[in-house]
Amino acid sequence: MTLFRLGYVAMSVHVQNASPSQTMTYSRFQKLQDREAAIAKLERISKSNINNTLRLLKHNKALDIEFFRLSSKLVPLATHEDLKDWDYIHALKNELRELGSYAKSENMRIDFHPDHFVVINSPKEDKFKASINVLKYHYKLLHSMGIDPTHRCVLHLGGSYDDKAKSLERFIENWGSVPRGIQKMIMIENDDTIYTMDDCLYVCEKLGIPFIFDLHHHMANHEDSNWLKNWDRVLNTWEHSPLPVKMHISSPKSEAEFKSHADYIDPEMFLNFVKSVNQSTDQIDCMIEAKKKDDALFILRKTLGEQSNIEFNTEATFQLKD
DNA sequence: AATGGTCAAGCGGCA
DNA sequence: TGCCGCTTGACCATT
Repeated sequence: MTLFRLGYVAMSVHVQNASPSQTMTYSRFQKLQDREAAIAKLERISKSNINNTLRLLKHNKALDIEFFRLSSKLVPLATHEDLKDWDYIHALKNELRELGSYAKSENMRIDFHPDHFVVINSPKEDKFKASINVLKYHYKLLHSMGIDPTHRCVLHLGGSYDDKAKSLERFIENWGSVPRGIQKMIMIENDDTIYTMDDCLYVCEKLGIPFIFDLHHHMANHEDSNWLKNWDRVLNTWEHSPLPVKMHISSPKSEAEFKSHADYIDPEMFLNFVKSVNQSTDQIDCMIEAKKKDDALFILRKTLGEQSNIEFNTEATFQLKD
């Protein structure tokens, strides 16, 4: 029996005034005369972001949602080179600890997806170093939350730089320069333009990295549309992870804007997926990536709940009946 | 109060 | 070589 668990990304359309991504741009920061006051403001924004994230987790708890992606923008300018002297971890340690403790006490799976400016396979050393710097920020947040950082950060393989094969190999080369603690934190996901499921599996198997299969990206970018033949390989990349298999679910906005995320999830597409992988493993965590965030999760849950062959254990976990 | 422009990042396409 | 679009939510200035 396979248990399917639904989660969603970073913010809620139902909980008002709960942004976890409030920010201050560097140009704004620079314009403030009093640097100390500017940093104090950054700390106020960060605390608000962390507290809003805690509010979202409590909202999730009330709806039995135990799977959630945290915003990578919790601490504005944390990775900016002009703020290297800012000990934001010290300033935010109580808030971070409270957030992590709550997630742990409620058995919630939380993780990050740093945006595409983190490029491990960059041929430019400064870009690589900046990427490691951003990953260290994520590591410090997790550590300060008291969360085991293992397999908590989703990344793509990176750019093609006019030579995809060479750039794929460069990921493997550069991986050797990634600190071990950071390596353990990473999962790899297929993207919608360059690196396919096959490319990612090749790298993940070679380096022992869990692979996150994104079905929508696969439809937009593949060598062979038949992903199911690779499914055992996908599962195997999770063999040594303390966490269940994870994947991403989204639907195309339209035929013309195929790669953009739709507001909601196509239930038929999702159900077909579920049927295809049912019984293959104990649990699959499905991250719902839709414009309507948690509302897309609710609507999907409602539609699936009307199916006679689906049984919901909680509001956000279900299994397929025989 | 609603709007349109700006911000930040790295890559990729185009001239 | 260099400019612009991509993407995202937030925020700022203008109306």
